[in-house]
Amino acid sequence: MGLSQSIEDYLKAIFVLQSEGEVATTTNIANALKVSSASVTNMLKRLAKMNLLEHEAYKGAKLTSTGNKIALEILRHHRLLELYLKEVMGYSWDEVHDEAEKLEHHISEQFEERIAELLNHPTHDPHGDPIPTKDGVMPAIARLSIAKAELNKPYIIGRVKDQNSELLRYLEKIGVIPGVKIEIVEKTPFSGPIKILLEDKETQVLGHAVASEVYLVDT
Amino acid sequence: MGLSQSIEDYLKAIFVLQSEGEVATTTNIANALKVSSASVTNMLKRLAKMNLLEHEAYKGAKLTSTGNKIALEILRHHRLLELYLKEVMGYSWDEVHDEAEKLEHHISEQFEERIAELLNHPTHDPHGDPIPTKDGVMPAIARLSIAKAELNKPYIIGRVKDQNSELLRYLEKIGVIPGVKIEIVEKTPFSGPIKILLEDKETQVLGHAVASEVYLVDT
DNA sequence: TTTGTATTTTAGCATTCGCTAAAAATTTAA
DNA sequence: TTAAATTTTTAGCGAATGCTAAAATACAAA
Repeated sequence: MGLSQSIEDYLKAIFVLQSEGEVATTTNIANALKVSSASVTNMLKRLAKMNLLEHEAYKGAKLTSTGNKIALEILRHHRLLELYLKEVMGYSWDEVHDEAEKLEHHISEQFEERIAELLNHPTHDPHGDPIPTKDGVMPAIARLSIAKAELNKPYIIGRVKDQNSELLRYLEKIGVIPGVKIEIVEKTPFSGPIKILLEDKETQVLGHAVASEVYLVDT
Repeated sequence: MGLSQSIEDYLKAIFVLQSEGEVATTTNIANALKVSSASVTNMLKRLAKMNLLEHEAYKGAKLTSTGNKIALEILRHHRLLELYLKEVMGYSWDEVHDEAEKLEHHISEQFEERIAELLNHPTHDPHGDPIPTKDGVMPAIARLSIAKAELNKPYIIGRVKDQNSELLRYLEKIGVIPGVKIEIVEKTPFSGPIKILLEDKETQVLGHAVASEVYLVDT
């Protein structure tokens, strides 16, 4: 009764696109999965037939509640695994994504429950991404990027994008880690660099691209 | 460069057959993998073409040294995982096999090394099966079954067959666990029951089928 | 040594999941 | 509003991996 890895990857990708406010078009999905758009069209048909999503030709896909539930389950696996790898197995936060990406499809319910227990039912992974609960409730996600945050207001770093190991290593080095207090000191126009002040640290200057991948929450 | 799960399963099955002294014939492999013999013939051709084994039609398969190495790697994954699941994650020994069976194909080198370290580079899994070393050396395996062991001689339980959860739960209940001292007190002819004496316990009577799945080593 | 049985292989087919190239539909822009 | 550009779908193909049924081979027994 298990779904293929491929199917799970599609559902997850579509979920993530939707939750970023984007429409899950053929091209979007193809880019996310690094697959041709023809392949996506094909798969969307199959998934629609399986009632995991609705697909109107040329209009993109929307997950059904079943599809949604499965996507959340995979995401839960992924994020629990990331945290487990970091906290229990001593991985660094730039290494956890790739390992979790493979394992998320192959652990049992029992394994999932076990690591959730060992980690004390955590709500967020090492990058600040929220971990859906067992019954499919997604905790709030930090959406306010540094680039868009207000000047001279106290925030806490809530989340950083987890895809790029290089970036993660850099952010860790300069102390940009979820949970840390932060204030935006200065912005420059035309998407220029942004000066920030971290707790107990001197100021740092971030490029706009970096600043767009770090998200804050109110204190 | 990764091999498919299917290929890894074939190599592992062939390795296990060979190490049990059996010839890896089409039928043997088909039974081990619960797959039709036609499918096996097919796969053997592919694997031969990949230089993972030699296959003479109608004569069975022999792993090449490359094939052997891969089989050992998978077996190492499997057995390390079994032990990890039991020791670190609190699985019972009848639960570990199935979970390990899936995960063995999907963990990275790093993961393998990490659990080996956390477990202090163990040599045997919870069922007493030897764990191949990283460079492909297989520790000795207990081959003397209770059914064939001598009377009134001190042994230690070295290994139990790990396939049958029912059996494992039963064995654990009566105290037949690797590491435990044991003596054969009485055998009955025609494959009848066997009376054993465990350390600190009263005697137990085992059916012949059970006695054939428990293996001993000298003290 | 022939014949019956068991094993193995061959042939042909199905599914999953990717691809490319061409056609169709949609969107954008002149 | 029509032409150009972009996106999506269709058509057809290919590898991996399974299957069944039929043919070939090997083994065992009479």
